[in-house]
Amino acid sequence: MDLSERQLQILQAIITDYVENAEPVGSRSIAKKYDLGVSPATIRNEMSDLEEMGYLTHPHTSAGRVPSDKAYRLYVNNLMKRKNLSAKDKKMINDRLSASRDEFDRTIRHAAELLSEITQLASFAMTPAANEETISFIRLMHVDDRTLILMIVSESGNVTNTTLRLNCDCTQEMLELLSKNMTVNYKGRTLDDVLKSEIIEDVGTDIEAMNQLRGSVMPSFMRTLEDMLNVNLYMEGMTNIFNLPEYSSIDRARDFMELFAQKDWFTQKMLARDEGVVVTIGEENESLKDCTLITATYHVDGKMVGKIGVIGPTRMKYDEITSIMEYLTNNLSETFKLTDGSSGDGTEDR
Amino acid sequence: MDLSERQLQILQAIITDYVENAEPVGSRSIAKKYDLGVSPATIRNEMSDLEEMGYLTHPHTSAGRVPSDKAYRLYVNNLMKRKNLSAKDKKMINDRLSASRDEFDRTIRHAAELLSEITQLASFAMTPAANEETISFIRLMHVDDRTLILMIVSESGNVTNTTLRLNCDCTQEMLELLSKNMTVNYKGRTLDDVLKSEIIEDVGTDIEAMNQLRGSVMPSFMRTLEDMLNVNLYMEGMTNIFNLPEYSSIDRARDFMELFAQKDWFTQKMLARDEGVVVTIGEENESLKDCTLITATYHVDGKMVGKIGVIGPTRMKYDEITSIMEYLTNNLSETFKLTDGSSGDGTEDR
DNA sequence: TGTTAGCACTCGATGAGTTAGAGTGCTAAT
DNA sequence: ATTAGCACTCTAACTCATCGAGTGCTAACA
Repeated sequence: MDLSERQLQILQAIITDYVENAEPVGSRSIAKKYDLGVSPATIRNEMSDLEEMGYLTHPHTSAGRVPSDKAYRLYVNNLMKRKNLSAKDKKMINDRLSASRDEFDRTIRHAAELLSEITQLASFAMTPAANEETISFIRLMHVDDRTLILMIVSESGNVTNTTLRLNCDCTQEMLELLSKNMTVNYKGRTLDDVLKSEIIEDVGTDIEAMNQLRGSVMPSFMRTLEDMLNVNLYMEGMTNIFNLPEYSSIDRARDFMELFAQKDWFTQKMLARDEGVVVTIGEENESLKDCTLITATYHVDGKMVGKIGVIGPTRMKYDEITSIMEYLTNNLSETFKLTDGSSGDGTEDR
Repeated sequence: MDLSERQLQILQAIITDYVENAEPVGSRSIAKKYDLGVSPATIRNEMSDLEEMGYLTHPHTSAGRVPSDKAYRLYVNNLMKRKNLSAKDKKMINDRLSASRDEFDRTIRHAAELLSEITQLASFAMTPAANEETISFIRLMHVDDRTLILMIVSESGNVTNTTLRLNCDCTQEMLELLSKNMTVNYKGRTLDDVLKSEIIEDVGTDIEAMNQLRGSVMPSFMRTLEDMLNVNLYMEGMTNIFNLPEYSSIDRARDFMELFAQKDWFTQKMLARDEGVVVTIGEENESLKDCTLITATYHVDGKMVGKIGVIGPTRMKYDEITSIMEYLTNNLSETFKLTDGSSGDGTEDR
């Protein structure tokens, strides 16, 4: 059943007012503040209908109305309009992101900081998942007879390394041989693919020492690949939520904070979300049943996908926040476009 | 002015009781629970004296007494006895630390987790400061004509790398030459030393291309050195404090959480603390005026110093917690002793 | 002189009772 | 269909009385 134009107007007014003031909205204040040309009594009737349809709730008989998750959903899908960012916010984003342009992780973290500063909510940013990254080469470097550095380089320029201590001696030549062998085996394959595959036994030689070396190196190799898959998660502004009336009770605040203490769990949840700006409201979330979670994605080299997000009560400025996140992710994607090497000091760290 | 034996007994009883129950302690309950052989009236008189001397305070006239910072300080310095860890805690520490033995950062993080689980307070762990680490060698690896990997290896086996994009071409030979040159210049010097020193201009050649390459690489080299100096800080169990009556008000809880949102600031503070088990109580802390902070240090290769710490209200079980931290840091130092390479799967990641 | 019993006094916590005000829901008039 | 009017509901805020834990003082006691 569709809502009438007037019902939509009233609903929008209630949402606007409630988002602003965090207090149940009465018919009288709607009639006064928003010029709908009808009396409070009429609004009351409409409110009653809206409540019956599940768009509003009632904390108790003699209180005003509060928008339900369903109302916010309707608002986000149909009612709200993109907001233009204030010049101040735009400037802040541009300045702060470009200041950290040449260091990847720092830029991501700054994005999260910005997001929480502007929205005054809790926010996070994640580096892209590397599952689809492909291996470029593997190198084992001789440090001393029992120590070597294992280095894995991906085709997008990601480098990870580990220092290994062996309990058998190894020579420079052995390491070079094994490097070559591993590179031949794994070059061009994705990390995911390699991790799932059987460990290749063939070293291309049957010299006992080589096999022993391989046996020592492979477990660390796999573990290092796993490390490369780990996305970094930066959370910022968690304490902002203390300023919101929704979290004025210790229990609510505790629940909120505890959720984000489980970083691994949270990361998995966020990785599973779709690309683009995604809004999940209240009950739509598995946990966080009284929070809204908004995520957006940015791209690196036009390909890999990282995420930023905002977490707050369902009562939030959906229009502003989604606009900010869109602007911010566009900006990030632009920053991380494959460069032609003509910017800054001539170097670009990753 | 020294305290009499009986005053010490009473003070100790009050501290024990207050630490346990978080409520002002009255003379009657002391007389009942702790067999001091004197009546409540006598205890009242002593309490009054202790208050005059600054060891106790009074929330209001008709409430019991609460230990002051000064009382806790006396307790920590003179009264408390080391506690033996429970077999359960010992087992937990041994099991959980050895499970992550071969990955340095993970072990550190697990130590923080353990500490917060056992103490039910907020805790942290920091990797060692690398200021005194010395450089072993520097290598520049050719990826393609405009991309290279910069790798810095310290003598203790720490490796850091950065991928650089150049805006001029470079050849394999050029990179090898520069690697050698840089290694000769910096080998054996500490990171601190190198960072403070002037950038060396002499590349050992006056070929223009080499100078240009050097100019591109050096800023990233310095930045990467700075990265190596950064200690990692892991914080765990921040939400534990919500369970304490001290933080049942939102404002207190907020203040607490906000302090730890400033990780950089916190890291600096912690780095400045002395080695060994250090307890700072209430006003003794610059910030955190109503918290107690206990830190302890562990050693890596018997040399570099990392820290773990516990943060909670001044009302905490000083005897248990210091004992746990002593045990835990000893265990960590043992774990990170220079190995003879005969453990585990024959490899050891760092 | 140190210790103790006794007692008046203080002060926060608790709970009951009251009131004010915001807001609804219904009815009847427009 | 809309609206004015009004009775009704419910919470928040306030007051007031009571309770009880605990002190501090005094006087008696060993």
